[in-house]
Amino acid sequence: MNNAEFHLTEHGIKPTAVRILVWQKIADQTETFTLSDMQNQLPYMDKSSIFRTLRLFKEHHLLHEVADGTGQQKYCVCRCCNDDHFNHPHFYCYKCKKTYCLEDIFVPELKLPANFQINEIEYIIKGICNNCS
Amino acid sequence: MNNAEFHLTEHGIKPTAVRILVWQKIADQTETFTLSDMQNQLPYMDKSSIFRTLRLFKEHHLLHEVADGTGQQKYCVCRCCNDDHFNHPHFYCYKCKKTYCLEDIFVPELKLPANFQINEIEYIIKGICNNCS
DNA sequence: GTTCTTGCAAAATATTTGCAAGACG
DNA sequence: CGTCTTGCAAATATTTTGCAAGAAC
Repeated sequence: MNNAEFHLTEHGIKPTAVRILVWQKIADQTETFTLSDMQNQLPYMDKSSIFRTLRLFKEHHLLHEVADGTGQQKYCVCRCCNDDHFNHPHFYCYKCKKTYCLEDIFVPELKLPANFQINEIEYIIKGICNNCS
Repeated sequence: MNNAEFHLTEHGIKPTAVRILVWQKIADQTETFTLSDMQNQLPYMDKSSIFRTLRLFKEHHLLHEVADGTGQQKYCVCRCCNDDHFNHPHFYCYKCKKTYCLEDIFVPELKLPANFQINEIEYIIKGICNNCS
């Protein structure tokens, strides 16, 4: 049993061929990615299979969804969600169009009026990244 | 010249019929809205006209775009952008599916590594709103 | 043999553009 | 006239589902 199989099993996902290959592609990503990124990287694999795999990963908290305003659904690998499902901030670069994970930085919280129940916070900074400036 | 005409003119937008009517629909909104919301509220108006109008408003900083992860582009009226274009936080409610503007609350900022140029910040809290809890 | 997984095709949803007619100045 | 605006139709982009064949157990 390789790393991918182990990781999937550990999270209650049966490690099928498709799932292992998808996970191997994304496990080390430090940027977010889209469904079509995955299609490009796994051209022999059907998009609906990839779609359903990403959905499954998300449901099992292996991935976060990131809405960065590009209109395409982005995903990023979750490495922080043992306790809660709060996410790290993201940085979207206008120039290279990539959305990076800022894994070492905490999302600052704020006080809401009573009776708001907070489940998730998304914090996205937009500008020019260090590579492009 | 009515309020809408004045506001548009003031922002360098020629106040045409379509633009005035769209602005009148959205000027007082405290929630975000989508293109199709507008289509529903202005059924006699063509969707591409509304689309181009919203795009124009956005370019002239009358609107913000809000990515709340629903897959649909949301917009909200800008009431804070005289100095910079930093946005207020938003609250997306899983139950009523609405995204509210938290206009009185400031987005907390955070320190980024050097060479990141910050232009915008989006802060979206997801959970159950005060009406639904 | 029953359930789960996958690929193919197609539907559903959303956004965006081309173009021509009309409005505006 | 020349430019801007609008509506209609259509293209594009993206996500999502139905279904049947095959794999897994």
